[in-house]
Amino acid sequence: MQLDSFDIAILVALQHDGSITNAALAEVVNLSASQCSRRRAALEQAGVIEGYSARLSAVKLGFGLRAIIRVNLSSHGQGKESDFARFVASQPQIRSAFSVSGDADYVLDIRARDLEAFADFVHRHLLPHPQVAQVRSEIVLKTLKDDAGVGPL
Amino acid sequence: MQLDSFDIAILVALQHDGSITNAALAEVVNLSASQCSRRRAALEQAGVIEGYSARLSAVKLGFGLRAIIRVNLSSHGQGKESDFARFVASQPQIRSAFSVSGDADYVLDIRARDLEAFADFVHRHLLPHPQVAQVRSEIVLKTLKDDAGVGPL
DNA sequence: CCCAGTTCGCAAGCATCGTGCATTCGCGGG
DNA sequence: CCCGCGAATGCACGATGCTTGCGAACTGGG
Repeated sequence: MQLDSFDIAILVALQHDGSITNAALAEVVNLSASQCSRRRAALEQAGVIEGYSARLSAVKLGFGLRAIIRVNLSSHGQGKESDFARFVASQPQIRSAFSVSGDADYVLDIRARDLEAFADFVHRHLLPHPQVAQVRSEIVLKTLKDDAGVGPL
Repeated sequence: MQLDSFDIAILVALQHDGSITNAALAEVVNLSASQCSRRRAALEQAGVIEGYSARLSAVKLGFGLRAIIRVNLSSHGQGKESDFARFVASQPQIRSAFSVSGDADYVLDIRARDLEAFADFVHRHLLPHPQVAQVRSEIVLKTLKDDAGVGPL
């Protein structure tokens, strides 16, 4: 799918405010509301827009702590890694998980209520996992930026 | 604000699909549409729901590469760190940035078109920054999980 | 037992959405 | 230069979904 400048403007507006009305969108991008509606539908159909989400306040919901954890597995390169993937999927505290190249095997983005809950997670769930060999944590002190954005559109 | 199980259910549904209608929401949480509407409004008013965003496909928009970068600053603990914060804000390729405790000072979440664009960013923008002393990168090979979710609700 | 405060579902009025249709714009062939 | 075709656009209208007033139901305290 080929995107023109109107599409880009629509995407930028929508990723900033997903509940904007087509009429308001029309004013921003200088198009009629019906066209905005059609282009939105096309972008959703094409999979450029994967969906919409509510942004929830982590602090107000009692998740004050965030951490980035680098994990090294022991059974390196074995097919059993899907086991770790299942573990990741089963832990709701793991917000994101990436298999990475570098000196770590995985990078996890963790949420927890507080430092105690975080330590509990690491020592009671993560470290005891049979494949986990090493865990190195960085605890988030301050969030400078946390865009939902996808990149420099 | 005190949240009951209905509110939690609404939040879970909304963070999964922010464009769900109140009628559909009503079926999921076993409430009337009007109550869902009222509770949504209250949750937005209280700041529990910060807003809504469209989830865009990074791949379809040409941002195939993602990386986690740990950065160490040279002028450690000085007031001039706001300079680095301004740098972070000015770089659209930096999706998220956290000041962390651990052996690194900052952790960045980076998007780029490809490996070349990523290397260009690191060597032409990040490393030349006067305060940056050390940069260690982990390039994302595979995303196991990438919840917009805020934690185990 | 009664009353006040809160929460609930219903229904009506209203804003928003999305499709049909006629028009315009841009481009390539004659 | 003109014509014709297809894509894109704006308008209008029917349909859908939102929201607020209202009376009923529930709850806790006196």
